[in-house]
Amino acid sequence: MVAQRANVSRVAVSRAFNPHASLKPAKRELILRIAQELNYTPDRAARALVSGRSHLVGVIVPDVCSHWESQEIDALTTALQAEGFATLLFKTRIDYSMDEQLLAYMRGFNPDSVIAFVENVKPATLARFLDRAVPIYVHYPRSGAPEESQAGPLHDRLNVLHRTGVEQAVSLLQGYGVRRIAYVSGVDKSRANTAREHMLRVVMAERGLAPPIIAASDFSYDRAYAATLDLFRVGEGADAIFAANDVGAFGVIDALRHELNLRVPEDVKVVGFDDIAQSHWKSYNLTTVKFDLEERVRALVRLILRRLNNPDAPALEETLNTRLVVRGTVG
Amino acid sequence: MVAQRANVSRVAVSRAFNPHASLKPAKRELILRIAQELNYTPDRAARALVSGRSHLVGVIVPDVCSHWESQEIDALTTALQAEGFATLLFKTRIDYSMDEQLLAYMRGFNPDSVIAFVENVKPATLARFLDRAVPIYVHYPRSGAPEESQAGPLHDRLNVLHRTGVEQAVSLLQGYGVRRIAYVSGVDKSRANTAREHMLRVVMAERGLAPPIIAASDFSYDRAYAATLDLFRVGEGADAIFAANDVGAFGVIDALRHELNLRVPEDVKVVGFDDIAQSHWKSYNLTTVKFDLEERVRALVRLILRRLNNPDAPALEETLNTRLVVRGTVG
DNA sequence: TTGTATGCGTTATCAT
DNA sequence: ATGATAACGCATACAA
Repeated sequence: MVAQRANVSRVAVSRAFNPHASLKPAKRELILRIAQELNYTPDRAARALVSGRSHLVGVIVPDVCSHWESQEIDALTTALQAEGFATLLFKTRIDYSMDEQLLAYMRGFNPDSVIAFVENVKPATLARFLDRAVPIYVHYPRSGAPEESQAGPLHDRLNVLHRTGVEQAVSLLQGYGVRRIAYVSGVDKSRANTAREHMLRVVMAERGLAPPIIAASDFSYDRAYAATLDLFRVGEGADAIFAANDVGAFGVIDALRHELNLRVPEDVKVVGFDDIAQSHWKSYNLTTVKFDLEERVRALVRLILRRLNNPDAPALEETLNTRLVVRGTVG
Repeated sequence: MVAQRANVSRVAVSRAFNPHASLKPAKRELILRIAQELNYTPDRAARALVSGRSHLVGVIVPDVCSHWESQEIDALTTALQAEGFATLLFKTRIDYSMDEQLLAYMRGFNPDSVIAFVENVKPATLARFLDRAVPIYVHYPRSGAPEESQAGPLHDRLNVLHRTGVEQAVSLLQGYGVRRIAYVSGVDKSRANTAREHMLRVVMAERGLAPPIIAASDFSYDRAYAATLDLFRVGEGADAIFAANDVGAFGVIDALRHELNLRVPEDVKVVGFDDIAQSHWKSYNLTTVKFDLEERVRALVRLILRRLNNPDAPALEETLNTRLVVRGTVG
């Protein structure tokens, strides 16, 4: 800032960097040129102090290297960066809970918005720790259409509709004459897991199929692998297996092929959830219920920007659908 | 801050949150209790403005979902968080270059330190955009021992020694009578790639082996897959393949098994670099040159803290070694 | 130990 | 269109 004085006075510099401020074009150009020569950038901390906008978006995640999460963080960071925001990463414990200490810690950085890849934290808890920021919740409506918004602290919602993709998957399996379907679950109480299990149950019932056999797992490769062994060695086995996510499906496939000597898809068919980038790798080539990542990130960014442009708006919503991607593990 | 006035005066609150400030323990306790009740946290933006420390560590990465990167970011975030820092994520273009626009953008956030997962940016360029922050460079000494620090702008160094792991791998392969060894490369000019190729070349020469056949790739699954097909269909094939990273090795393995109908390890042996978490998955079960992630992150954090505690110190260094992890793709 | 005063770099308000 | 001044929330030097 001091450096600029060599040329003009002080607030002009501020205006030069704010496109909507009134300043003579020639002067603005001059200032920006000199700023570049001097490697000057406005200090965002100071700007945040007076404007109340940090241009920071907090992302809370239990495990950055989970495939889905890392891919979403990647796309999100790209999209946010294009809008002038930066991603602030926080790790919570692996058990999908959220401790208040972390929230207080994050609060100090004053994020403009917060996206939590964590499920069992109540809106009330989150709201208590966020002043201006309105949390975004991922919601899984049980029926086909979004439900009424309920009461409670203000929060925005991203609705993800599982029905379409699950219907397509069950229909496909049914076409192959599958009878016994198992579900290798995700983390027990997680919302994604319960939503997926519930939708599977509903769709199977509608189509006259017996309820799925539940094999408890936690979204990880290793536990899905072990759960599959149990299913066939201790339990009754299955003709087809839904895994709560793609990584779990990889564990299922490897257990079937490399430990149980069963063929996929001839002996057992496997369907995942997510459609992460690895799902097309030849060793798996997984048929899976796709959640479109790009679409999802765009929806999130829209929510953030709409909220920031209109802090007092009532609850905002965006809705996403799913669909089946057919590859080689069903057939 | 205003809220605290209900109880005591103003600066006492500031002191209460700075452990080394002098304040009567009882008063500090009282203030902290009330702060918690009122959900008060000191504003880091304001703190940064006066103290010159943002407690932000910038991480620049071309692709968050690369396996190694995501795992390193994960561990790094955990470690930094424990020290009171937060990870600020920036995405650069995928071509491993670094544009100055991004650097200027990042500079505005005033990170205390910057870790760049980007290779072809010169220290001089980086230094120009960082005021206080001293960049950390990952360096791959060509001999066994760290080299002399060269001149140029001040930067700290993390030395990674490839020799040990590569020697173990080549020795193992030689024991199996391997003759023709290929190297499926990483991104052409990247430092990690050239270091790995060079060390492989040196070690093989020392052991009387012909130079490796080079198959050009870019660290990705897909290009490694294609490069392997070329190697066997157009080129002369190989008895053993080094891939520049584990993900590339997965592509190599899948191409060999699923497209070329070759057995791994019976027909072709495969060795990767990194030892990412997926390398123990049964479909790959990869023998690989391990870079210990935890150790690496600890070294990085040490470098950051040492530099922050002593901003004017001369160039700092940490050194890491590698070793071979033997699994199922050599044997 | 504790309070008062000052300044960090920026934007907003009010003036010109 | 441009400049002066206050204010944002905090830490620090100094005084008490």
